[in-house]
Amino acid sequence: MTASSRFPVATHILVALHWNEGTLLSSEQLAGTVNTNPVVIRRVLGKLREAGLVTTLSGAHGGSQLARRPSEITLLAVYQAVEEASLFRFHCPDATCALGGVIEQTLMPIYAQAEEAMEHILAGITLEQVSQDARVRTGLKMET
Amino acid sequence: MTASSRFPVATHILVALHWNEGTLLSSEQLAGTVNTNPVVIRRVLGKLREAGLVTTLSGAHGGSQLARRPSEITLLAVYQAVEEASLFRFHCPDATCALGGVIEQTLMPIYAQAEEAMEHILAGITLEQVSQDARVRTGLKMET
DNA sequence: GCTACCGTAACAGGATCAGTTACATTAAAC
DNA sequence: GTTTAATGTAACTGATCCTGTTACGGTAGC
Repeated sequence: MTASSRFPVATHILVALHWNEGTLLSSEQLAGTVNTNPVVIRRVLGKLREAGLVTTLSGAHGGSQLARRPSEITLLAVYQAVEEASLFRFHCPDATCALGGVIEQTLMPIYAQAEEAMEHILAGITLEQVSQDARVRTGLKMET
Repeated sequence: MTASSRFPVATHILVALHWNEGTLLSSEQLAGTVNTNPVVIRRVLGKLREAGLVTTLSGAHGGSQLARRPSEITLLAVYQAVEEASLFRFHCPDATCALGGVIEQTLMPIYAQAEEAMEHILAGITLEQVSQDARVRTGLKMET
């Protein structure tokens, strides 16, 4: 099971935008803290924009900012914005076999239930909480 | 997020073994109902064997059978037997940046919690239940 | 010893992803 | 109006993972 790193990158971007509320961050600036290429950032920003989580201004001195309050953005919204595929996959059994003909229907609701449990956790965490937790951790780090 | 199909294949295999309790199924027979190559089956069987879920006899007329009672095999055990990687991945942020230095520690427990919620569902479902559900579905299918 | 299995290595093809370069477009600043 | 600094997007590469396949040595019943 190989996940992409889009979800953590997207979360990182959103926290960075929150920490710099009131200013526009360019994809180059974001690429700095995320430690990747500006194009990678723009690709993720594109998905976040489609999902209505950020807005972007083109042209010189453009950049992105949050489109909603951090308390109104759940990690589930972030997750669904950037990860399209389902958590589980199916194989293609022999439908003429008794078991092969029904195994998919048996597994489907189980997968849905497992996926929903995972998403329920993400739905209960807001960007504001993540942002606050990260801020606390930077403070702790300073003291050492 | 691209999952492998090993988990559904493994589940399919185990149900097939249960439905044929008392006999040994060869990788070729299993490949039939799963609709894939015997080598693919043997690879998955290898992981299930390492996890203590099946036993295999080599040589002529050999094959595999369940190593435990179906009521003692949870889907979580199956999942963990064949899917090694974690559900989520991390990126590699710029550690010299304030946010980049802490984002991973912030996200880690969240990911762990989400993953655990998913696994908790799988832990609550046994092979016996899956097997029974599939059997009921074949019966329903017969009637139509 | 033959036969029918197994385990495993090796390779090819496909998919996805991250990173990169390039280029046309856009809008503020001057 | 030109310059400038951003954007979005296409295209390509290299890496990784997965599935399918062939091949071959090992094993155990008959």
